[in-house]
Amino acid sequence: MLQLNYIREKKEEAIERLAIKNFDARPVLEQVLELDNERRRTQNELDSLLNEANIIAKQVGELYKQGKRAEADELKNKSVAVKESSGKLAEQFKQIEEQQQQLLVQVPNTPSFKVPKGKTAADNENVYQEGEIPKLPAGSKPHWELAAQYDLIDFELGVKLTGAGFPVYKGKAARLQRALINFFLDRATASGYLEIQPPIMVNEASGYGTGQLPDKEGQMYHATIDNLYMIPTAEVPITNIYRDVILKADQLPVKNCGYTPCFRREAGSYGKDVRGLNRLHQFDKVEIVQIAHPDKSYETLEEMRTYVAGLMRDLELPFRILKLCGGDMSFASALTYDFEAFSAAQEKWLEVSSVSNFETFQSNRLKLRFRGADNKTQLAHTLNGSALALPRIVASLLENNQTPEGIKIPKVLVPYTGFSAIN
RNA sequence: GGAGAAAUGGCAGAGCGGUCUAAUGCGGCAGUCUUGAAAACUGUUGUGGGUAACACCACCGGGGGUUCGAAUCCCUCUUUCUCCGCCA
Repeated sequence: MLQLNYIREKKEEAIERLAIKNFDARPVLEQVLELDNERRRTQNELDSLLNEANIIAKQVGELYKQGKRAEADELKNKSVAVKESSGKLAEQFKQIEEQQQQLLVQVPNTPSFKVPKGKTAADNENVYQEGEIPKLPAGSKPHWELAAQYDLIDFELGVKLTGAGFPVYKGKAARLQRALINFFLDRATASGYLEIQPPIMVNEASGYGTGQLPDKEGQMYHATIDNLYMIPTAEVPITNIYRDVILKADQLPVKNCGYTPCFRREAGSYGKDVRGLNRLHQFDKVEIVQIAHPDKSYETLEEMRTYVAGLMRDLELPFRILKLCGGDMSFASALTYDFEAFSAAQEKWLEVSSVSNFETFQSNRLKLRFRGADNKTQLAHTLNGSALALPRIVASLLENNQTPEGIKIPKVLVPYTGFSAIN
């Protein structure tokens, strides 16, 4: 959620920035400001009524103590009248606040001025590419065929147990998953991230804190009996650790990481994009989260980008980094880099990581603050990134490393898998 | 799941209808003393809204109610503790 102060002080800048996301903010923001004036006017009026009521109540107490019952009763009547009007005003005030809140949550985060304009994924800016695009010999197979050939991943069995999009990993595939998770966690902790094992179901307040609720409710699995949500990413519980927290400046940056399964309903996506491991309802991911000082958050974003690039390099996967254009960015992000691995048999770039700076958009909702040099509290910046999401990494590894003798495992993973080939 | 007790400022803990703008202790910060530190002493120390700045307003787990007045009474939800039952 955008900060009111920011809208108040830099409305034109906000409008300009939101235009990068193709969002026409002027009508909404002007309405918000109008309501804001009304809110403050109402509050002033309400406060002075409450003040009056407080004073009367004290006087009544005094009079009773002095035994002046008649005078006290008279004052009581006056107080009832004051209370009646303050009650009405309080109701009005609440309505204004709610209305304002309702408008504010509809406004996406202001993108950084570094974000390229554009409408679709085609307008994303390719900022970096590394690794050779493999040319596979004729007869090479996509990962779902390899998965069947080596009895690695059973999609039909997942359908039997749960439904489409819940695959069963077996044998060396299960071991490969475990190896990747451990590799990613070891790397993250070596880079100073504190490993967290969070709950994978969260309550409503947490869903709201990171922005999944109220808007993207349909994307999460919802256990209605207990009103809990299956997390779509570890970002949700890990970032919410800091909900309603005031950090000390010297605690920044906070660096946390965690492995969790992730659950996404992905309602309405079908077709060949969802083939095999390309899009699942349940998948594994290691997430990195940072809470940074506002002056440092873009440095932090670059640090995270460099970190993720290192993982891709070590997995020997050809990859590219896209700076997402305004139209393709998420609602909450101010700047996002997507990492895509080239999956050689599908001859497709697959998104394997998304690294974003949310600036104060999440922390405003979370009330995540720190005490600055002036000893005043201010909102911190939050950032997160996948490091990495497993399924598409597995898809690319299987496809790119296939040989007539089997599938080669990248050197860096062998200590974790205990085998160097799947055959 | 059943029965009982409880939830107060960074922490501990008082407060049981009106000087609560919440006692006291610990911790934090600033100062005095000291070459420096410790100890001691003095002062200060919640969050948010509001204001040009003050004033002022709200907040004692969440929500609602009673009352002129609620941390204090009532209802409800959540959480924690104790006992019982079940159990990885």
